[in-house]
Amino acid sequence: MAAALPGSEGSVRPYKGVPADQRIAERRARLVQAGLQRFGTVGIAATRVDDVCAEAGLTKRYFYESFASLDELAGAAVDQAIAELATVVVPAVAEHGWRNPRPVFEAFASGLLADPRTIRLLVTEAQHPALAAKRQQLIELAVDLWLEADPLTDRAPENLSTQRLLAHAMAGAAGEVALAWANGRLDLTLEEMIDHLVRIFVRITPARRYPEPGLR
Amino acid sequence: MAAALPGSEGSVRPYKGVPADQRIAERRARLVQAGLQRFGTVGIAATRVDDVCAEAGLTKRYFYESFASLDELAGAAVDQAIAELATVVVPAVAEHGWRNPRPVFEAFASGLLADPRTIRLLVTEAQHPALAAKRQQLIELAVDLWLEADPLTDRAPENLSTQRLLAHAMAGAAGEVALAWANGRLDLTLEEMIDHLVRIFVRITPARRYPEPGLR
DNA sequence: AGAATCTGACACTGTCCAGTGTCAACAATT
DNA sequence: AATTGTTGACACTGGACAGTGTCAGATTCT
Repeated sequence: MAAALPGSEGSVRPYKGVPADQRIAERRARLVQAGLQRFGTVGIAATRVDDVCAEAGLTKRYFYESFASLDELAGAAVDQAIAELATVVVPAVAEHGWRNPRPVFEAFASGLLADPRTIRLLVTEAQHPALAAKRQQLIELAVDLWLEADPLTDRAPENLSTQRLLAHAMAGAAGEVALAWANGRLDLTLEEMIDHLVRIFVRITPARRYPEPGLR
Repeated sequence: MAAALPGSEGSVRPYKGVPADQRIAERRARLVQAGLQRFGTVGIAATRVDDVCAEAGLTKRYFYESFASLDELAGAAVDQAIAELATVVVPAVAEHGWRNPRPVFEAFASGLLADPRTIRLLVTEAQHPALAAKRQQLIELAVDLWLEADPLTDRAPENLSTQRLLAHAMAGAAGEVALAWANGRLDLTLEEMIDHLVRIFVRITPARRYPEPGLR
């Protein structure tokens, strides 16, 4: 009855009380966490498989149990970071829309700016060739979030190209500011930074969506 | 009289009519050019010493004649790109100041946007660990250019932190937009893009510096 | 012409590291 | 208690590539 050979990927039995799939999932989670740590500090290029394993307190065997390569782990780490960010930002947009962008940027800040490692992962490291697609996906998510939400707004989208350009501009601005902040090159509190990002957003965004008066 | 040993770095004699230092300089220039080509397309991480040499039509020997490592070549390539950009942008700022930003952005566009490889080199690849300092230097150059020029402007710089944040935001926006454009994700002409960047700049920038009327 | 140097092609060595295999101790199942 | 799956430590192999060395042919100088 097909005894599991040494090499075969069979993990079936409970061990120390925990069922197999849960053990695997836990190990995978630890690796992703370790990846976030290394990628977000020394960067992907300077990270070795053994580094991640040491960080996670596991051995290579379990690395290859869940991932085929470092790039794949990096992808998983980015996916997780994006998912977490979306978890807080999407509801904020749904609830407040873009007429009142401050809560949205507060959500953005709590999800991203709170952890410098995440910032570096999503802004800097996501430029890594194997992750370019995910970076793109993140920006497209921002575009969609902006364009699709709040469809009853009195905005005439001029043309779509312009909207897309503005989304890229805003994403680039927010990313670069966040990065500079994470690297300690901006002497501002988180609150001040949010204020500035909101203001930038309001100013960049096509004018007539906002009554204009309140803006300084 | 100290005959040059095989390994010694002596190059003194003319060859094919060209003096030694000029030959060296030419080879170096070809390597930098080859570096720009590779770094700007496949990226630094995916580039090998032999790749650059093949691209330049030289052999390793001459690579190590001018550079100690790939990172050093990358640094030289970035330096050159920054220098070329500064060559066109700085005079434009000096001549027109920031009250009339369009010529400045046109200069920026002709120096950077004209070549997708340069965009990728300065926006994406400059995130490479060994190049982070130069990337920072580029942004600081933008900050200085903005703050120091046109000192008689009627602007009260609120506080310096804010100015720096805005400079980062503008740099990030311009970089991201340029990158998206270089990768064919923005369906706009160069002119249209310049228009948008100018408008973004004007809107981001503290309000009272611009009379406001002409804007849309 | 003969000596010295420059050039390009390519061989060679050493290092780093991904990916796989081995083994002994341990835990669950029968 | 015996068997089988599980774990961690570590050895092992092979490939890629940086950096250096060798050599033959071409060019310049005396």
